[in-house]
Amino acid sequence: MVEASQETTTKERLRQAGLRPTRQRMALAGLLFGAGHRHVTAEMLHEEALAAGISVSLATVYNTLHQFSERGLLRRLPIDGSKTYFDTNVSHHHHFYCERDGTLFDVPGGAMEICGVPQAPEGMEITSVDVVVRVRPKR
Amino acid sequence: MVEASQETTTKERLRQAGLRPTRQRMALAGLLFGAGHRHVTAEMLHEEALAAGISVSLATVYNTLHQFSERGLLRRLPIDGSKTYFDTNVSHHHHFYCERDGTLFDVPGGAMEICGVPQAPEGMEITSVDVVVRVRPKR
DNA sequence: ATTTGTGCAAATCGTTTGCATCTGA
DNA sequence: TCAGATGCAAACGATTTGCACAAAT
Repeated sequence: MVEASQETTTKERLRQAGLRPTRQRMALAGLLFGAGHRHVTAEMLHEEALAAGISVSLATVYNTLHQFSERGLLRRLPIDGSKTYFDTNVSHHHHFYCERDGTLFDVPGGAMEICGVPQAPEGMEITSVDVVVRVRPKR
Repeated sequence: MVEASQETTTKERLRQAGLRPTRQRMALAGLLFGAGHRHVTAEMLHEEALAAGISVSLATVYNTLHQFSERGLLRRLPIDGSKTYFDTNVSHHHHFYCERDGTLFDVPGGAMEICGVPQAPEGMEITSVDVVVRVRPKR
């Protein structure tokens, strides 16, 4: 009954977010929220879905990731680079980023904080403060 | 004589950086370093050059920006988004970024600092810590 | 029945590359 | 002379879009 109740929960979650629980969204939500926190790109999630036998187009993966982000189910990570990452951990935290292989890690909670956030320029308000710690393999 | 001496200085600067002072590089350096600190994209610099009557291809602008960055004349800004920005201020500082119109401002020096930089994951070393304060127009 | 979502392929955007030609030391 | 630079156009990778078709309420 575990799967069934999990499915019910996911369905409920989507509904509460104002999204119809379609086949594709249910499946992608399953992959995203099924086990611990994850950092994914559209490409990665698409491949994973295909590998899992879930037929879904890349365009739909993009749509879904954006819709989930808008509804607060995911956090869009504005790391640099060409690719966009999405984080299933929507709470406030920062990241290590390795340009070499494009991997992302969380900075352990509380290990690093910003001191003295400045006020935004005239007529602007702050929406977020993102810290990216760039790393590379030693030696 | 002001222009002449400035030109000499630029030429010298390029030479010291190990770059031949070609027509195009001299011209682009003039635009970049001629007046105060700037944040530019390849596109912006290219248009500016054309507007100034400097004939240069976009590919060369990209080449030049990258070469300047490698030699420490510019700082590549890994702000998010699709575009890459280059900063003529190579000293350590952080940025405000407005996604709405893609503008960048410096965070006033010393207004904000990182407390407790964590150690990098096993086998990795930190190359930089970048802070981006995202802002949007009020109301 | 009506609204909403999906898939596909083509289109877009910023950036890079291959290669023939030119230029500065 | 000749390594190094440049320009052009084609190639690229990630993302978006237009539109016909399918699925949810």
